[in-house]
Amino acid sequence: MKTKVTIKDIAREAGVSTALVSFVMTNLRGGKTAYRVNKETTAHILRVAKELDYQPNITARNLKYGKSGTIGVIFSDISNPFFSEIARYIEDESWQCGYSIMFGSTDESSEKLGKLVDVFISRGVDGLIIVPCEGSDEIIDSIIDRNIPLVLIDRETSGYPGHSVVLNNARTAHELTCRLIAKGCRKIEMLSYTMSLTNIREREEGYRLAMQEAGLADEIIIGRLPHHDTDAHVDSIVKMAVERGTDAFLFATNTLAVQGMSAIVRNGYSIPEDFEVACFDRNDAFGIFDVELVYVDQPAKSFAAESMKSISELIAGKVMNRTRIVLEPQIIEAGTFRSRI
Amino acid sequence: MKTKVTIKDIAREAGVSTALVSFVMTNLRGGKTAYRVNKETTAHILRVAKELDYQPNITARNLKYGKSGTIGVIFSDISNPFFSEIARYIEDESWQCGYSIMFGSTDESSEKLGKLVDVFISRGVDGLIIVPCEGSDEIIDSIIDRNIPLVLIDRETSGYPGHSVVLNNARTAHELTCRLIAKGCRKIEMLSYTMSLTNIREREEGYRLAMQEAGLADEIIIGRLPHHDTDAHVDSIVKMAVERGTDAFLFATNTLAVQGMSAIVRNGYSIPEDFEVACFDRNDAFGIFDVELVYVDQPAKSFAAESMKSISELIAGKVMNRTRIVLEPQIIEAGTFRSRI
DNA sequence: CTGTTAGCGCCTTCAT
DNA sequence: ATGAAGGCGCTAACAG
Repeated sequence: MKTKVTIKDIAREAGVSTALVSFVMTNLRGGKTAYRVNKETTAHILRVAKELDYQPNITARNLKYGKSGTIGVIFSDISNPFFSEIARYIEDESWQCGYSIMFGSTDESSEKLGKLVDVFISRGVDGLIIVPCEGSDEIIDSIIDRNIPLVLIDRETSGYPGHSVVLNNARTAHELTCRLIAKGCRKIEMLSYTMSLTNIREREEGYRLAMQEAGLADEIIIGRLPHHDTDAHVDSIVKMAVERGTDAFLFATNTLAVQGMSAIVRNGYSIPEDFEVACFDRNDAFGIFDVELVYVDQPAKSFAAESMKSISELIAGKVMNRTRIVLEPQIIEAGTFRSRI
Repeated sequence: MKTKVTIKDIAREAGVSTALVSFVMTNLRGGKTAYRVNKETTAHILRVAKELDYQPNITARNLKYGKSGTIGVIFSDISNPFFSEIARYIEDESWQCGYSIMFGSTDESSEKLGKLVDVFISRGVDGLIIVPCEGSDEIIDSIIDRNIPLVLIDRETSGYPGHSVVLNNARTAHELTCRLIAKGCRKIEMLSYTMSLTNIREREEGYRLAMQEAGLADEIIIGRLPHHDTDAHVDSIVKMAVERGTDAFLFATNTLAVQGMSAIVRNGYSIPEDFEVACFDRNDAFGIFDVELVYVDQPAKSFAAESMKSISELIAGKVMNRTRIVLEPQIIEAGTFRSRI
């Protein structure tokens, strides 16, 4: 049972003061050997530190600096592939900046978001990266009031005055719809959520616009599902779609696409014979099965990189005017696949 | 711009000493109003604290206590669905215990694992939940030496004497293989990794045993792939399998299954006509496409619950003999699907 | 060049 | 019932 070794131990062992040890260690971190200090003393201190397997106590350093070197990241659900991919990239980025990340999931509940924010703040996070959910406006505002660096991603609250990183949702949905139209579809139905989230609404707008431009304004149908218990609803929507003569679906999210496509197949219909499909984000499935559909990949890496860049600049106190970064979809691709399985 | 308020501010404002404030706040946290302190003084202090919107500085408290209320969780890759699902459940559990979680990914690199461990420890995590990777034995040992609560999940290092939560890999692979055999397959080939991970090895053993029991010892073939750049290798393995007359594949992980099945389809073969398939973990794809295969679901929730239970008991200092929890697969299911798409 | 001093914010004896 | 003092580990500023 070794008790933790501190600079004090090193100082005693090396016969110098703790301050000197600290100085050497600090400047060592910079990479270059500590100038301004005797080479020999430096070497000696370093050697002792190695021997004792010294690990600096970051908590103490944080107390001193008034920072925690930690960033709180709050998604709706980290097990959602879209977010877990971003999480991974954020983790990689954080490595560069020397931050550690605490993750949390709201499950689209503003109540949970509130608790998460409180916990993270009292833990002293230096900044927050948040995917806001429905009804989270006051919470977001309070974070701003408290002067805590904040970056919203994927979605925004209404009238949000701060920094954010979002997809060009309207353009993406527009493009997706156009692809479907180009394939000859006319009765294109969009499946979306009842939740009022900015990204969802923008996607709906993009769809609307594309339909209008194509003279298909009368065919616009947007089915909105609750976030929970979607399966049953999806089934009935598919059935109604058949009656309506719908020939294509545009799914507002990947989750919705998975649920929707499952429902289509479950009810005995097939893709693309009965319905053409367009959706957001690639899915492992698209690699395994050669399904013919249109999808766009959201630039997960950019979401991560841009939000980390913004948040670290904010934390560093670099004066920043409001930065609203709008990402463009990276790939718009039509599956050109065989239907083997 | 409000500067942070500390107990000192409250003390001054309330005309008492910081010690009293601290005492009140601390005992307040316990739920009951501070006994041993004048009711009025207590109320007064509390009121001032509210007015000033006092938030205790957890960093300072951590420094004092030498604990952080934080647990470090290190996976190989949090964007892997299996792990992100566990991450989600761990997050839910942590909520109950009052811990916050820091996640990290090793990418199967022991070097990264080492860095992650150092960072987390120096950040003062109270405990570590780790998915060890190849070559991580010394790192794991050093954690034990340093007397830091540790729980390994999914895999173990060789000779690991501590606490862990793992799947009954051998039985699962055995069962999976038997299903394939029951379907009439004889030349069943297993696809695995070159990495020497306990879970992988155990799965191989389960496969071996099942094959031997069925008198198919001569048909045992285990193809081992490197963890990176697998795609090209998979292609050639599929081609060789065709030449060998292989009639089924058992994939050692879900990632491998996705890659393998993609390769099968990519090379013009189909499932289950050309190859029967068995694998670990459900995939969204299985819901969308009606593919016929055999798979088992690993109990992600149990992985999370059991590891959190162990780690919190360890942190709480409850004397625990070594606990090695072996989870059984929850579902063993044969896809009974149509092949519509 | 090297060492000392003085806290960061909090909590816990030990007096009063 | 309350306050004063010391210290957790580290570092910046200030002597020596």
